[in-house]
Amino acid sequence: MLLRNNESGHRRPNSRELDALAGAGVVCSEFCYGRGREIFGESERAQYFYQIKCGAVRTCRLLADGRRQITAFYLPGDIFGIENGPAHRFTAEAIIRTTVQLTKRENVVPGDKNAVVTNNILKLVTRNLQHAESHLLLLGRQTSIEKVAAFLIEMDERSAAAGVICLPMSRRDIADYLGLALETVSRVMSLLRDENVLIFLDQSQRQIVLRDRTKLVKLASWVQSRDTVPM
Amino acid sequence: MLLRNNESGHRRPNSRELDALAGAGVVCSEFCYGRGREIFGESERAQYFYQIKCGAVRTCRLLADGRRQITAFYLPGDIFGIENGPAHRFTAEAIIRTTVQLTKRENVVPGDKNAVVTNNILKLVTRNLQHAESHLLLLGRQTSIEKVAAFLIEMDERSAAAGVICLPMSRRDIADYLGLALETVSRVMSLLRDENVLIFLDQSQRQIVLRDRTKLVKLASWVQSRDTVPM
DNA sequence: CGCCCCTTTGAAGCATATCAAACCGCGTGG
DNA sequence: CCACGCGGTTTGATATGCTTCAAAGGGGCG
Repeated sequence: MLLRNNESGHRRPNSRELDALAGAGVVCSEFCYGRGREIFGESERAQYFYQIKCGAVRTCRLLADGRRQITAFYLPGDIFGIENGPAHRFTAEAIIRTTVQLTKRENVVPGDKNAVVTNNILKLVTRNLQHAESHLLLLGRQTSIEKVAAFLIEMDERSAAAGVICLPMSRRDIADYLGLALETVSRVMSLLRDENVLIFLDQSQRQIVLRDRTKLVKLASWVQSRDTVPM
Repeated sequence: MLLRNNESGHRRPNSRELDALAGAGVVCSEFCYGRGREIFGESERAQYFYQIKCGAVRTCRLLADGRRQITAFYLPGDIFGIENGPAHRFTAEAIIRTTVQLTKRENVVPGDKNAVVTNNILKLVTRNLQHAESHLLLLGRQTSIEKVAAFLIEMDERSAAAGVICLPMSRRDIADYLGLALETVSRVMSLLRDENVLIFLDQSQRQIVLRDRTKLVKLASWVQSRDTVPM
């Protein structure tokens, strides 16, 4: 439920949503990034807002020695790159071939004159904040199984195709999102498969069908309030 | 630099800051909470905004089995309890005897009519978000030494009394903030003492003087961008 | 075909958690 | 006054969950 502009669990990309954010007629252009390409870098000047038409994006921060923390994954329909300051605080990269719509930031400056815009930005920032807050609990206090389970539940809820989760990201991406080693992610996934919680559809293990959501929720130590707080 | 309303590193409590947030004359009243007292609970209706006059507050989330993640500490001058929704997403508790100023939430509703208020709330929410984002990297990818070092640097920067850090919170609180066991926090503190990075002033080990900030910063794997992003 | 990336799985190592004990200061009540 | 309990801290010993290192297999693509 991260940064989604509409409220329904399953949604389709909506090309008018950035318009809704800023008024009308501000969507500048579209752009396509190849797999692995950087969309913007940490501490770069924030020039645009982005909405994903198709593809998937990760935002992350790096430590000097290469350790990486992914803060969020963005899927079709999601808006990212919102900054209330001059510079981006993350690197954003296309996980797979990704098309985004761009909006010039100057067109969406929160300011006294345009309360609607400010309000919409506030909503998006609040949503980001809620997601980050939930993730704090996950990273700080949950076990590897709980982390992977929570990740799968999140992806399931965000999944456009009901019934099957198609993961665009690698095990390494998932690991860097959950604060685990990629091998640990793999092991937990295998364990969940062995426990009949899920099955893999394809050889690459990127397509998943959940067989037992109840069990998965239990494994996640799911807290009611996690991401379901109404705005 | 969390949720501080002015920009200077060292600041004094400013009784007019909640006024500044919402216009003038909206500060309702003062209230005092004893040590350990709950100020508001998770999922309670958010009725007030709070600014600390004196004392210290922690906000946290709990798992069913008692695991706890503290998301932030608030010190004199800091504003907390800002919600852009109807309910609080955390529990807030007084760490020590704490006096707060309250503002009725209805007086500070972000809305189309009052862009100034919305903008101020946006600033506060953004600051919370930045803090949470930095904490994600800390929790997900940093070692116990880096965590404690980063915590000490944060507290040093927020410390009103230059030169000495007075910790209002216990080792357990620190541990739940950093995603560690309390014993680990204690061990790292001792290690830092043995390495002449800091000394304790009192028997209770709650008053700390940093002897070697350079070394501490190195130990923290300090990233320039951590909390210093300008608004 | 051959290379590279991704994934899985096993074995070993390590950082941190857990369990335990001791000390200290403080407040309470006998 | 002292005894006592209690919460907080430190420190040591042990346990363990996760990481690291390593190897093997599959698939895609030039």
